[in-house]
Amino acid sequence: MNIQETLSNQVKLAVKSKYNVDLSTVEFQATRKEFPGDITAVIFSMLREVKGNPVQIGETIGKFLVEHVEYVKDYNVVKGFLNIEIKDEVFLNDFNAILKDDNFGIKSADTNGKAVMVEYSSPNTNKPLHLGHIRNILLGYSVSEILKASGKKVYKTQIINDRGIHICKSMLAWQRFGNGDTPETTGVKGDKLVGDYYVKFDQEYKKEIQNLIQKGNAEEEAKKNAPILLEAQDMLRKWEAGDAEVVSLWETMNQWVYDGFDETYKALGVDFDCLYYESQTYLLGKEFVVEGLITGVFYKKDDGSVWCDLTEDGLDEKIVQRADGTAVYMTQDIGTAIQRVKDYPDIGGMVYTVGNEQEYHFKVLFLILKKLGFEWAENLYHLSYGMVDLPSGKMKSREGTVVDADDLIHEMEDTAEDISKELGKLDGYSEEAKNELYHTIGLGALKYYILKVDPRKRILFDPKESVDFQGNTGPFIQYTYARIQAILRKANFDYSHTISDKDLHEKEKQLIKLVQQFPEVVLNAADSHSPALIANYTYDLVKEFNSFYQNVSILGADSETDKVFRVQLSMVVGRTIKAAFKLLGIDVPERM
RNA sequence: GGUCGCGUAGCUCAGCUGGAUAGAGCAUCUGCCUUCUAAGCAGACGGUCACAGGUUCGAAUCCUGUCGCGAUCACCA
Repeated sequence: MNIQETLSNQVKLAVKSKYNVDLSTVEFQATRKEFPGDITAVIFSMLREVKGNPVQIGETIGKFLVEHVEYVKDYNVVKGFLNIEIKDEVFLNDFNAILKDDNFGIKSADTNGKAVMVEYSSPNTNKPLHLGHIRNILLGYSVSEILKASGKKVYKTQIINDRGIHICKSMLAWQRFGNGDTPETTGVKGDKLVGDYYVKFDQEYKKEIQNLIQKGNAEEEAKKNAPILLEAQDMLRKWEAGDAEVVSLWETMNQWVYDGFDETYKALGVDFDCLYYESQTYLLGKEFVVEGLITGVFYKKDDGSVWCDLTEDGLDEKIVQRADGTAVYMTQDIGTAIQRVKDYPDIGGMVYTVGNEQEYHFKVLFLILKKLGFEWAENLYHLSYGMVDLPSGKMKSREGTVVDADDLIHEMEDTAEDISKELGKLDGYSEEAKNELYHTIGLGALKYYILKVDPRKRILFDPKESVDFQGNTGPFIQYTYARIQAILRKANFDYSHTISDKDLHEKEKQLIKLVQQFPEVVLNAADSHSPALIANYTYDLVKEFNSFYQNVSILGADSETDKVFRVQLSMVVGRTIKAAFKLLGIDVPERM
């Protein structure tokens, strides 16, 4: 039984014996810093059941607790708040248990339980990844790690949008203007090369439209009938028919893109357990349209198109198959979801990391899957996040206003290098080790910057004002970790024995309290699918540690007991920082 | 227009399952490196928590309305 439960029971006993009232619940909160005490019982909330003056009631309960609960040291009452002081030994005991647990706060996967599949990234194969993808990727990866730490088995996946008119546009432009260029011959990263031809297509398309308009066509007509567009559409038809030449080019160019993506994923330190390609899933789902028609979930209109009526659920009617029998996005997503559970039968739920512009789509998708009767459909979650906007507004790839993922990563590394050189603390590091460190710090800054914000909120990213390396930032937290490691390196004495009797310094107690919260923070973050909770917790912990570090001597402590305990405490804090940052996908350095 | 989300310090964000005097960082200003890494610490300055009502012992937090911003409401994905 933990402290709060014990106290809760004892408060109830006190109220029962002094006021003869059976209290239903007792509300606790952390005691505010300006008052002495560790945990506070809120008397106000009892007033409905216990009549009287809150201060008197608080006094009465406080007195009872000191007499009846061994580890209650003292109490004080402020207005309707009963602040309870807990003896140091309780914190020490708790700390010693944490010290022994190398994986404190991190649950191991429940192999018998249901797994959850997390989808993230899911790019189109016609252009490089940009800052918007970065938010998606970091969120999806981090939520996967957090879910794992909460005891779930997780499959990370993405669905790659590798087919359709967009990739045909790049292919066509390459055929016309590419002169046989490849990533090898040009030295251009594959996804960039393909992206360049996508832009080229658009330029050419616009020229042709202007041409047609000058010849007297209406703008709408011109947009529809530009020869290059018609040719791209023709290419798509050839692709769908399995035309060998088109398919071969498609495979080649997509491979260039995948090689490019892999480089970016590697730089970001993320990975996937399995991949799905639209070219393989876009036909899926149609058999369930048939099934849905039989069970009455769907109905057919006169023109042959199939619909799902969701008006009773407060939504609209939604098409699930075109009149010509082809699949729409929804059909495909239905099929893919079902296919995934076929592939991984232990899946009990899924998380889709997709921008908030698709909220309606997922609402509908989940509802349809429920109506089709899949039990796992009860556990589908759209991890919806806000867009990343620039000061100039939305990022538009065709207008060249995107912040390229690779460029951004390099800029972050360069900034980390500049600052490191300025501070000059890396004597004795090889060039290779230095570069690795710049990568760790640069990525730490970027990832923390993105993940500390509530996923729902949109992020305004100003490229001119670079991401901070001071204050509430990734590098600050990494720096604190490195400081702790320096202490551990210098602690050349045996600090393995248990300290069970010692007066705690206020800063020591605060740190223990924060460390104690870690497991709960992890579970909260998992429940709410929010890496931001982990980020903010880590920042609080680190801020408290730095205050401790700068105000209390660790290796120079007065007594042997304090010295040993403080090294142990530093070690546990360091371990917690590392574990928390792992959940955000951020590495920590030994030195910086 | 309907639906959903957001609106907290000059800027970027916490706090939102109701609790004490609304917290951090950046920016500005003051101190602190002959003692464990100053990417740090200690402090100052900075707020009609968009606005108006309501619920209650108590509201940034819950409810209603208004305003502002964004998303969405395709036989696109």
